[in-house]
Amino acid sequence: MTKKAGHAGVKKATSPGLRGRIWIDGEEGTFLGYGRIILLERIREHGSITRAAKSMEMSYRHAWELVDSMNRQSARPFVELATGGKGGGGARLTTDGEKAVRFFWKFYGDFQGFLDKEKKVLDKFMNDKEKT
Amino acid sequence: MTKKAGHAGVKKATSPGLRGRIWIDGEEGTFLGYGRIILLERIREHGSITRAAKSMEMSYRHAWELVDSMNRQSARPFVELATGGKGGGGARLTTDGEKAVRFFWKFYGDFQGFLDKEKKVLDKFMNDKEKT
DNA sequence: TATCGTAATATACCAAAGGGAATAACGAAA
DNA sequence: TTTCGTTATTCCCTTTGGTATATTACGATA
Repeated sequence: MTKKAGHAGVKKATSPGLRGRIWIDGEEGTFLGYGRIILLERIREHGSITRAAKSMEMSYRHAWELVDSMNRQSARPFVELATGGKGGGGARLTTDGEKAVRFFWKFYGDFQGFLDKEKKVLDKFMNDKEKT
Repeated sequence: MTKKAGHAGVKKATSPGLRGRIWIDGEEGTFLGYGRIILLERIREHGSITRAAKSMEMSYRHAWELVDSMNRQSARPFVELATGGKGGGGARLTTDGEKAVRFFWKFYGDFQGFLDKEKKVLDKFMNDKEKT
């Protein structure tokens, strides 16, 4: 049995390791998180929720709900939706959406740095314990 | 309807805020996390899994599983269990358990500091966005 | 006006996690 | 040897988050 990762991109380690998740809360709960950011990037890449969802093995329904949630919680939408028209419509990342993506990755990078730093403390702690 | 907090101690904020969870992974997945640490403290306080679980509105079954998981994943058990005997038995935090608790709170405190620091970056970002 | 692939929405279904309750096992002390 | 409250274990139920599927709405373009 292959153990399924609990959350997008978060894999299991072989031995004691520091893990964490970070996100930004809005009025309705989660506003921005790792999975949502990936989704935004896929939308930018594919131009539609349908294909973006497919590309990351997410159901369209779930993807649409995430996009809707982000659009509702941000002052201006992150994703511009078009229904009907050429190609049946589509989805486009707005400049606000772009900014959100960039901001989150900065945040995320800082967090990874934090974890790396703390990892050393953990290793030291584990050594001390062994010696007891 | 009152929205239930997603996880122990993690409350909802009124406006955009940074949130996160950290934990330590072991061979079987989660090894140490916020809820497990609270549980260890309650066990130290009450001397039994039963009363510890009750004190934090957790089912005995769940609490036992968490304790068992921690004991299996640590070189030496964090909780010493006694079945039968005076008072029917009980649970006692070992010195390794004590150390784990202290270590986690240090880790946790650092993380809170990290979030506070990043919060300022977020606020700045939000202002910039408004001005656009 | 007919077409096309998408957004938008509703319904049914599924699986995992956890809760609750019931019961057996246990062993020191009276 | 009986008692006692706990650990240990099992079974069933509910909840929950998500998938799968089906249907409707849409509107630029040919």
